[in-house]
Amino acid sequence: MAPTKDNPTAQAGTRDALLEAAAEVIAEAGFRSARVRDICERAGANVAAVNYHFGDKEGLYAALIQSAFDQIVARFPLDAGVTRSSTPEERFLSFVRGYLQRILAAGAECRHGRIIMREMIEPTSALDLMVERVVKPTSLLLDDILKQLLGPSVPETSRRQTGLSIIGQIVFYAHCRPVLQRMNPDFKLGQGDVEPLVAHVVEFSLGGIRALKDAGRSVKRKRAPSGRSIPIIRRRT
Amino acid sequence: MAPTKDNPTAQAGTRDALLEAAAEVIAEAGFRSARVRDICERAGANVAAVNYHFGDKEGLYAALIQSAFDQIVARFPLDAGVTRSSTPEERFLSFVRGYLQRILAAGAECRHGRIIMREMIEPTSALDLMVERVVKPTSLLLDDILKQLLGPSVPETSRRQTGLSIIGQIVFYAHCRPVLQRMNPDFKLGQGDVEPLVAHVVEFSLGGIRALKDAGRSVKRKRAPSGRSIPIIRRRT
DNA sequence: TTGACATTCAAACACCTGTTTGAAATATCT
DNA sequence: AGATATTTCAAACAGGTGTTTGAATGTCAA
Repeated sequence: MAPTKDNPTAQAGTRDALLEAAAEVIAEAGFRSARVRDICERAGANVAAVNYHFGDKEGLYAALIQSAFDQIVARFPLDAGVTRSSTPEERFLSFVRGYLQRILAAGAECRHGRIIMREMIEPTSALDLMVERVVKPTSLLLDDILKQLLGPSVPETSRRQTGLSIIGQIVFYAHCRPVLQRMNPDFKLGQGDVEPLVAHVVEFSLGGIRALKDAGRSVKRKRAPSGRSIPIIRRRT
Repeated sequence: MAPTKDNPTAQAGTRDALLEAAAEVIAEAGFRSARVRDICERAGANVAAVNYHFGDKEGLYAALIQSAFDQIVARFPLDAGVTRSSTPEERFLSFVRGYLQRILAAGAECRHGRIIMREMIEPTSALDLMVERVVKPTSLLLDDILKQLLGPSVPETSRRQTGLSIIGQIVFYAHCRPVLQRMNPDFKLGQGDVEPLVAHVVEFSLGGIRALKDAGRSVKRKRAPSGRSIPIIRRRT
């Protein structure tokens, strides 16, 4: 029984080669800009191979992104080293580290993460699947951590915005990589040494969280104790 | 004297219409995905109009992005309402507000901002110009504000990362708009009401800045006074 | 009016890119 | 080995897209 197009378990060398090549090319150029001919050439296969094994270009992408979701969740969990007795700060640190590793891992390991990041910016038909499988779970986990860190005095709206502030800090390094490297070429991005970045994002964000928490408490009382409130300037028209 | 292709001051109706239409289409789809036929149709011009007035598609984009740089700097300055006597917090607030307005302004006003944001992610030949004209000045201004806010005890590396954390929070709303709107469709983005977002980003970031400042001071002494330092968990391999 | 120039237009062109095709090569099973 | 199914391949196809072309139209000064 030779492998069929619906039987990925068979020993299909070119099929796997196509997936690998597609991961490289698409991570670099994005789905739309990626050329089928480039993928096939890098895989050492004929131009018709994609359509034979996956139906069409979109089918190849579907298979690729499917495995990207699975692999990234397994390879870089967002709760690594977290137990029942972990503090919320420890949970938060693990979250930030896992997320940054997904994006900035060295070499081939970050391909899936970068493909997913691209999907955020330039959505394709896989967006719905990604939201369900990656974005929503991540968002729920972060919100759960923030509930612990912020406490009950901070309203849900502020907590959500805090989540966006944290995600924004992280994904920035993925999305704006071209500009970042042009601004400071000596800045090491993607060498796998994410720990300094992790430390900064965690420290900065915990400071922001503390400010919101203090402000939330001060609302329940009468005045803010010493935490500075935001200054008011006349608003632009 | 009729207008020539090198004389933009002449009363070229179709030329301006092309620029306006290009701003709409490119802000929506990006330079690469934008189709010349769509632009010409929306401008009520012939397909050959782009090549006649601007040489080629890239020439049109160059003219467009040039005016985008000028207009956005003039329309949404990052130091609005700031004087010599302004506090660093006021300067910071003005910076965040201006930047968010560039991205999330209502209707046609945010087109230029979104084109520039796209350039960050999907660079074209205009990237160098953008870095010089927009990114570097913005970066320098923010760094100057952060110097005041953080004080001399915080090292330059931390200050730079802080700048990235702030920019990341802001541009996140521009880059991930598709996912954001899918996650919570009731979240109003781009209606021009940026003030709640401004308040959050400022409050959160000032909290993070305070944490870094306290940590920096604690380095100069012996121990941190009460500010929590980042927890240490065993690092992932 | 006439000539010179700028502008518009429909049509065609040239190139890129995903896809299909039908035959050849290879593998698998009886 | 022979039969059958699977896979590969060069070539062509089909649609889209930026661009060019050459004629037609409009504009303005001499």
